[in-house]
Amino acid sequence: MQRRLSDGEWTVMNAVWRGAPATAREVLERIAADTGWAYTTVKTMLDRLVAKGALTAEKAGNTRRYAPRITRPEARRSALRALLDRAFDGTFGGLVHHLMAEETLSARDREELARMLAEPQGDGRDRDDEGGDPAP
Amino acid sequence: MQRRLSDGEWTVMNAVWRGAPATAREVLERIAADTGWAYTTVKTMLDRLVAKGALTAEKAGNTRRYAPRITRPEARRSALRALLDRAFDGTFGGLVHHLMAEETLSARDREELARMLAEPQGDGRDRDDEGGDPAP
DNA sequence: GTAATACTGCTACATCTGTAGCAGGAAGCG
DNA sequence: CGCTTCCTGCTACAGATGTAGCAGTATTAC
Repeated sequence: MQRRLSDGEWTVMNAVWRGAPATAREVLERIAADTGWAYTTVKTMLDRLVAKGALTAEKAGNTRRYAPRITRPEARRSALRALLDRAFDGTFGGLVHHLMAEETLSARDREELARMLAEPQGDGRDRDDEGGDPAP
Repeated sequence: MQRRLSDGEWTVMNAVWRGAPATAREVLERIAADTGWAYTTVKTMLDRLVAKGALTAEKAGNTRRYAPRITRPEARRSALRALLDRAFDGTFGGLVHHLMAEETLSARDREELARMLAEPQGDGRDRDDEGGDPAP
């Protein structure tokens, strides 16, 4: 089904991607400072994410360990696509134009973009930070 | 108050930006093909957008004419910022990196980006498509 | 002027989201 | 072994969103 991730769900997913599998408590610890959420709130998010197919949950004793079923780049692609559709006429062009005219990029960003443009071609997929390590 | 725009609201705002002020019916006509919405659905969106402060509504006879109170670039900035926060660690760098590694830009986009990079500096704001013309 | 239309101001209602609480079983502490 | 903790599986509930319908009033076409 893979519906879109809500803001809160992104928060939790980001925490899980930072190191998976992770328990609810671990996730809470990672985001507590930023969100101030109650343990049960995190649990609800995790449950919903499992229901959405974004995470898997496996029992270890009486505790569940959650791991991503979708990679961060995948989720990012979807989110970016959704943004383009809703706000930039569905094309990268609109975003690029906006970046040019309305946003101020840092020197470092410019450098990276320049490097990208210099590279042979949009050689398509590349790797990025994937989910966490798969067991020691 | 300026809360974030929902998907449906973006659809309506995009239609209004295409030519303002616009009546509910005009908006409906512009988006009917894409959305298949009922007239009253558009009306609800417009009302909510006025409540959110994203549009103004002025009576002309017994009909209301809606006009944007926020520019498209402004809305885009907010939306982009929200996406960066939720999915790209809050920085352009994350997005740039993603674009480099995961997305394939068209030659035209590359060209535009290259031009942007070549330009003197992030000279800040520039114009873009603003709201519609403000009465003849 | 009437009848047919169009527009407006409410209301409605199922979902999805944010944000938990509670009860009951499993585990660890002494 | 009990008591204290911790985790889990439900349930809750208000506000946001998607998607309209309805009734009443203003306009328009005859």
